[in-house]
Amino acid sequence: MIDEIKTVARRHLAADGANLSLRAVARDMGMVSSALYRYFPSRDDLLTALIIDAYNTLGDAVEAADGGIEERDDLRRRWFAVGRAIRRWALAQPSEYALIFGSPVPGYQAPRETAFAAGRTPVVLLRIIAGAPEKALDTPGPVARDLAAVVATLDIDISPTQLARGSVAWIHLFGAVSFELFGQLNNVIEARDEYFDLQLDLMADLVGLS
Amino acid sequence: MIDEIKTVARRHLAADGANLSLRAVARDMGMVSSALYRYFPSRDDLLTALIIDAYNTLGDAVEAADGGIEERDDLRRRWFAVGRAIRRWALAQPSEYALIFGSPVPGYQAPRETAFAAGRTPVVLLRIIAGAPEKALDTPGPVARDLAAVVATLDIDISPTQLARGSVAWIHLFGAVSFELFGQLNNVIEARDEYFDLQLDLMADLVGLS
DNA sequence: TGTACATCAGTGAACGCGCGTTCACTGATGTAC
DNA sequence: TGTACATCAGTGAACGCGCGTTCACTGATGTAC
Repeated sequence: MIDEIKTVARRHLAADGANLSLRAVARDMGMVSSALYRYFPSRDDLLTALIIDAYNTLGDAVEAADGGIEERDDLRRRWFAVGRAIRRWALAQPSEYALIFGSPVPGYQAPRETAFAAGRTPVVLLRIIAGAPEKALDTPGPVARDLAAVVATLDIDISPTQLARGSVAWIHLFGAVSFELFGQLNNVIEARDEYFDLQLDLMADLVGLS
Repeated sequence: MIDEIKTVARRHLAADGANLSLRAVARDMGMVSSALYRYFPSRDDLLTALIIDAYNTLGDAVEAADGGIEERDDLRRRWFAVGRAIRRWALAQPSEYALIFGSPVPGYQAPRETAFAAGRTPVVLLRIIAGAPEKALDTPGPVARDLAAVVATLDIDISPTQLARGSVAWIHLFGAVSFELFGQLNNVIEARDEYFDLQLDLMADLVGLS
């Protein structure tokens, strides 16, 4: 039942953006709006559930894509598989992507519980990058300290330099997907797949994957 | 009067995100909501005006930042000035940034008139990049064709390769600002200025600015 | 096998609020003669 | 200098719609004796 509500809610997200309406969801299910309160204490809790689900299905897709590459040492290939999987997932459920990576929903504050699910995708990326050869980077002190703190919380054997390059690549990846998804490529680039691959290539160079 | 409405509307954008309410704006101005219809035929027209203004104030800031660099040949310095100006502008008016670069407002379709204002910022970036030394890049055919079409519409003497690298750097720049602004850096990187500069540096390398 | 009771999913009305937009209007200001 | 008229910014009531949330309730299903 909870699953059915979430499915319908996801359909509404797709149609109306983040303006998710409990009443509309209930209507679609042939129920009265108050009935949903048996399953979710409030609209924000439904939103939170959807956010966590989104992070998790993205995480699933990304882990599957990485796991699907037999040659574990071919880091560049794994990078491409993961990058493409992220984009494919985003294009397939744009509103869920916007929910987790788009402009924040007004008045909604994501609770702590989302953090773990949110971390799954970056972790896969960083595991790949951890295998890259060291490539010098002049990281300013304060940034180095922030990154060192991040390394400490991760169960990955990654150098500060790798993490610096990796986090930047991850941000570029996010940028590339968002730019396309939020319509900024419209009337400019039509060969979207190829353009994205071109960017993946440049990012792979940036992190030093061979 | 129109300006006052827009000013108040901007304040509301800042508070409530893109859920701009005509009634709330009117209330704030001590007017009745219907009075606004003397100035804007509909809520969407007000939104369009705000979007165009946002593009233009960003464009102003960016052009001023670039123009402020005396040594026109120091392309890397100009790149930094412009990149920082974009970020500074975004941090100063986050909701206006979200309006033009964030997830699309549900049900709102930006009219054609926004295109010119939207182009001002990328144009400044590309003028800088046009001066960079040629740096080879293997651009797939379809992408090369899309980029060639873009060059044709611009009044800039820029090579396809420079444009390819430049557009990618612009997307990364957008990604870096959005990532920070949309809260993805929270609890991860605190040294935001330095981290952003680090990214500008890597982008400048990418486009081959010396 | 049959009765009494508890559980609980879903109802329907209501509260109090929001919104965009239309429309006939008031009343002050400015213009023309 | 004074009167008649036009302009037009802003009003207020209304239409028809939306929303999240509460609350007492119905009525079917399952359980215990």
